[in-house]
Amino acid sequence: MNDQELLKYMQDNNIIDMAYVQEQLEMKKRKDILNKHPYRVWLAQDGYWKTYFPKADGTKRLIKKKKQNDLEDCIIEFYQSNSIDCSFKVRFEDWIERQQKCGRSDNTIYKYQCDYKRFIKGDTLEFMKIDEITEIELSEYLTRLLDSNTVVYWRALKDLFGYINGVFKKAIRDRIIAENPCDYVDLPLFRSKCTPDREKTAEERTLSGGERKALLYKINDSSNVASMAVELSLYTGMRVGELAALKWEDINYEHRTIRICRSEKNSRLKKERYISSTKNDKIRVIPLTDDMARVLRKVKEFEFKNGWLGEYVFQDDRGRVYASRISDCAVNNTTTAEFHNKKSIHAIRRTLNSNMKCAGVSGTVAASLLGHTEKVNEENYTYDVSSMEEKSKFMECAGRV
DNA sequence: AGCGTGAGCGCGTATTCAAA
DNA sequence: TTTGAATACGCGCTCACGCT
Repeated sequence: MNDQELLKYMQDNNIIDMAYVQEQLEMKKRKDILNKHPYRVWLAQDGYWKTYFPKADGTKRLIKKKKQNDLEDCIIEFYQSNSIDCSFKVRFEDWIERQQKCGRSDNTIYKYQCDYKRFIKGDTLEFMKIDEITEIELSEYLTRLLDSNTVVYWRALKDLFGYINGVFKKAIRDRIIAENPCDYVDLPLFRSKCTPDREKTAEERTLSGGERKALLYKINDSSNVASMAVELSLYTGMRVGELAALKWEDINYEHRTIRICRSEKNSRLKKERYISSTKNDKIRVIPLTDDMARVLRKVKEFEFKNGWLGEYVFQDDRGRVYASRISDCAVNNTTTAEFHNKKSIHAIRRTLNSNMKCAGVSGTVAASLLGHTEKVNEENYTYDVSSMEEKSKFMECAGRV
């Protein structure tokens, strides 16, 4: 017979007084809490009983009471109310911590924090107890958010709701609540209240033939390593992070190939750049065309002349050229009147793919050269880049058949 | 020009749903 | 039950922009 069974037996047979047992248990619990309290309890010169309470920021706060018992009550109260903080804010932080332990990257954690700051911070939801938040409170919160001046795209709202859902799911796992109020919120109902999406046109997202030519002219004019990286992007359609991480050993002159297997990452939490795998962890090999070889030769000669040659393809007096510099270089060279709008490295990537598709290259081949799935290639990278002359030719042909 | 930071959205994977 | 398309999901990369 174990302790509990013994207790029940004694209780059932009126051998012991349950009220007394309860009291003893309370006393024991109280003693345990007081024992765990890390600070000394003392009677000070001024006649007050004193101790410290730990604060969230690591410092301590002095507490004093006339009577020792009152101070002890205070300590008990402090730990009982602080044992599980059920405010939405703390539950959210707890969820973030769990996500981090699960292996979410620094930048994802950073995004959680950003989105919290943008959409939740300052709202009454923050300090509501999680077990008091029902679908009604959640809906009211969403209404407040969407009625405020904050820009909230439907996409961002869905992301945010995903996090909130995660917070409640974890609270259920932690046995703090039994039901998930998110299950009863009709999110699509809020779509109409979101900031309307702004459609971007093909002209904005890609470079026309004229723009491409103008860019090439400009970057050939300025002799710096970053602009050479931009030129290479025009031929390879590489991601900016991949350009910044490219090493000379990745270029195979014998087989005329470039092996793209690295990418620059930038940890927002640690505030550091590092080289790691490509975006989707896949290695791809693309052909080394004459244009690419020419740029690479130019880079090598230029760096050699200046004594900058190193393991990375794009290096100068400060070492490896960061992705942000390459990215800026593309933007800064597309600000003049010849350009419909500023163009990014990714716009160049889209252009290369669209050009390939327009020239009749199959989606499978284009996707493999750009390093993503066919679906993504079709949805995000295929624009109508044909000129009016070409269109006219197509229509003429079709009209005659 | 170069860097830091807020935010948009690319992109792979999981889930749902309908048709066979 | 299988298959394949559509949709949901959410991580994390790149863009936009402001500051120095």
